[in-house]
Amino acid sequence: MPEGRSGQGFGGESLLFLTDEQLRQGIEAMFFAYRGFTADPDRILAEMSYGRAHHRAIHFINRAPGTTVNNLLTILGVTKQSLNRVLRTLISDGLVESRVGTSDKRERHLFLTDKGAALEAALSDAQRARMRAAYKDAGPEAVQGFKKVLEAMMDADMRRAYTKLRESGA
Amino acid sequence: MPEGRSGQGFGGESLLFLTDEQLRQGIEAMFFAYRGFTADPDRILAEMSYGRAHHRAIHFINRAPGTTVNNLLTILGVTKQSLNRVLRTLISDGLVESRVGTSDKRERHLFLTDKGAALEAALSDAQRARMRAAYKDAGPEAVQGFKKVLEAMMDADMRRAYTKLRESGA
DNA sequence: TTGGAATGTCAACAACGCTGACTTAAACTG
DNA sequence: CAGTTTAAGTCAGCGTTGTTGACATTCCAA
Repeated sequence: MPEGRSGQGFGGESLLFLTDEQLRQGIEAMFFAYRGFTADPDRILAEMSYGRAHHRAIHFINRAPGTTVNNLLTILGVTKQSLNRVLRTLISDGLVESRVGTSDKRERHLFLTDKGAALEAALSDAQRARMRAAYKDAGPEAVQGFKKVLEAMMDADMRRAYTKLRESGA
Repeated sequence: MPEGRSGQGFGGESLLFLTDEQLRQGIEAMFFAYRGFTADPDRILAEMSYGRAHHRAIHFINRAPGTTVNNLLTILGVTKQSLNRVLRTLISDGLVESRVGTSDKRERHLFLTDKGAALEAALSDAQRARMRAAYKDAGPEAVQGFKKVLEAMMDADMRRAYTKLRESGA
């Protein structure tokens, strides 16, 4: 119904898609989708009494191996105290290794151990499976739009971080 | 670059858009975008020592006035104890009214007071402004795709809840 | 009238944000 | 070289929001 309405030929497309009702639908879609987005990793994490914060740290360490604590802090958008609590458990559980910097010895460079990489893979597989199914359902064109809107929704500095990661990953 | 790659003429579109790299980008986009999505209401809420849980309760009570506690529980996906704590503060602060059901007196029907509706409007305005800007940036076709992917990402029961809300709202 | 459903409450706990204060070590700077 | 800044870590305390478990109340329905 909303799709049929806005794609027709009477020029209503650019007028109708910004109604409060359309925006509210987008807000609720984000809310419900994010629940699905985190549901599968959450189940895995719960078994080992880890939480989302651990997942995020593991994800971005895997993403940028050797990253410093300060880098990670910026990307995650939390305080060092909050991150430190998570990192401490990950290091003492043998999932993350912290190496003193070579050029600047104040810095600690973070790496996943084999054990850490294994958990990362498990979490990642679960989350990707859901993503893959959603992408498949929606189709390639929808995926383009999905990313475009999400990118536009980010704060400017997070968009920069996201773009930077994206470039380094391809 | 990722857009150019997948939209070309050599039939790679349906093969390439499901690479792990593409999926990972989607995952990170969700993470960063959700931060932006909640940032503006969070700022308002912080001023009055409320949190996201209060926002969510207010949103869905506004969305479906007279809803029961059990309904709200299902939609929000939390325990009654967790919701109750939030509802108690909202009721005692005079933002939400709880009326005993007429046909079934065990049920409580929830409504926003004028004061509650005012806060809802403030939060909603902030969140819609960001959504509107993102929609405008991305364009109507992208918005179609955005919603399509999000919907596919939800758990089945949440998709049902979402669709139901969507129908009642238009 | 008895069982079960809906609601609410109390207590305890955990995850994960936050602020503030402080230390250590290294690097930079005048 | 002395003083400042920076990176990281730590301790203490607090708030929100989620969880379980136990229990009381109210009321519908078989």
